[in-house]
Amino acid sequence: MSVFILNHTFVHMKKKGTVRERAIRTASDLFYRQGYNLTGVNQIIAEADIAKASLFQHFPTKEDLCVAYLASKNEKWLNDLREAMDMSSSKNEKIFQAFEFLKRNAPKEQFRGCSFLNILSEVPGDNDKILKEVRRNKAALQHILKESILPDKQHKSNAIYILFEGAIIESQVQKDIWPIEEAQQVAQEILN
Amino acid sequence: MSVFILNHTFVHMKKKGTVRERAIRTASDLFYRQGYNLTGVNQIIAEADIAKASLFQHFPTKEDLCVAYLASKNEKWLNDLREAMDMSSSKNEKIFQAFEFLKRNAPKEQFRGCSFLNILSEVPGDNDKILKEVRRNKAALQHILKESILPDKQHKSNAIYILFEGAIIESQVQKDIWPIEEAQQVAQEILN
DNA sequence: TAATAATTGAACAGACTTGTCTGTTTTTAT
DNA sequence: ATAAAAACAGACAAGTCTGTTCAATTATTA
Repeated sequence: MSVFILNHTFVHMKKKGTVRERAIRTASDLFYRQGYNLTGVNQIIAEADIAKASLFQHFPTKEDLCVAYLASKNEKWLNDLREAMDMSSSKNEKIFQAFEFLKRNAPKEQFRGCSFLNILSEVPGDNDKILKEVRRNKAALQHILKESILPDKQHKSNAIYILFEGAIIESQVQKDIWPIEEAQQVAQEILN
Repeated sequence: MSVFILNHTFVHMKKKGTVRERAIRTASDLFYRQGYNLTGVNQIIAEADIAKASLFQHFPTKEDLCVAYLASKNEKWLNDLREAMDMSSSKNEKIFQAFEFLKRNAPKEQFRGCSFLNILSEVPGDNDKILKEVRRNKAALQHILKESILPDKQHKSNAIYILFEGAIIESQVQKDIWPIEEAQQVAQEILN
């Protein structure tokens, strides 16, 4: 436990979560904000308040920690997306809500774009473990979009998927939600 | 000049281009293949056959070299794209050819995606010099696409742009050209 | 040819990288 | 309470990173 001195009293801050959870939570934050290669394990253990030996006990390499980060982010992101889409009962409107989800999220995370695509650009192209995790997320996204499209328009599901991805990456470049709004509109036209 | 010994004879390999040109050419290759952060200046000077002092004479920091790399890539890429689109005289077909260009390029460069977007994911979000160079490329692309769209469909130009970007990033993820073909098809439908 | 400029190799600085190791302390389970 | 497991701090290894410095060499230009 970390000890702070406050009003001549020792205050012991209890740490929230297990070592493993704190490691992933801190790594998530830092990898996403600063990038994978620009975040050293020393910074991670300092901010997570973990001993270095403990970190490497749970994650033998930094890459293992990265995979865990992606897996955890995958779960959370997909859940949030599904939750947002479940606001609506109509299938077409679910797709609409998917883009609304992006519009809410992008500014909240300061237009840093997609965790998975960012990592993909940072690691060598032959890193199968990480590529696999990225693809797992994208395949799940494809599936979610597909099952929210009416049967007679199913063949358009990849088009919506590409619009979705284009919207994310361009909101990162432009640091604005207009690409998402544009993609959202096109998606509606395609589905009508 | 580097000296090789071949059949008991000294063979002087003349270096092609100025120090500056070689630096940018080599950095381009390595930054794109390995990523910016995973490419050290030592590797660059070794492969470009340049003294370290010479490199830092021309580019005071690695970041300056990166900006020069992006500027040079920008010029070349836009030229190639324009050339490909000029194959056709019909406006709608120019757009079609833009996607054909992507389909030819993506496998050639082993689905490594967009140089500019990759760099964007590697550097801190507040790096204005590099963000500016990325945006210069994307603004030029937007403009090229726009001027190849018939007057009555100009308002669709951003949609085409987002499809184009989505196609690039997804061909990188999927390591396949199907996202480009899909986007190409949607683009045609939008423009017809 | 003489003066100026560009390039070179190589050592060096100082900070940072991932990962290991040691011995101590704390937590958990029997 | 005792034994086993987990987490601890911190030094250490072995290397990488960007960038600087300097004297010697090569090219360019006047």
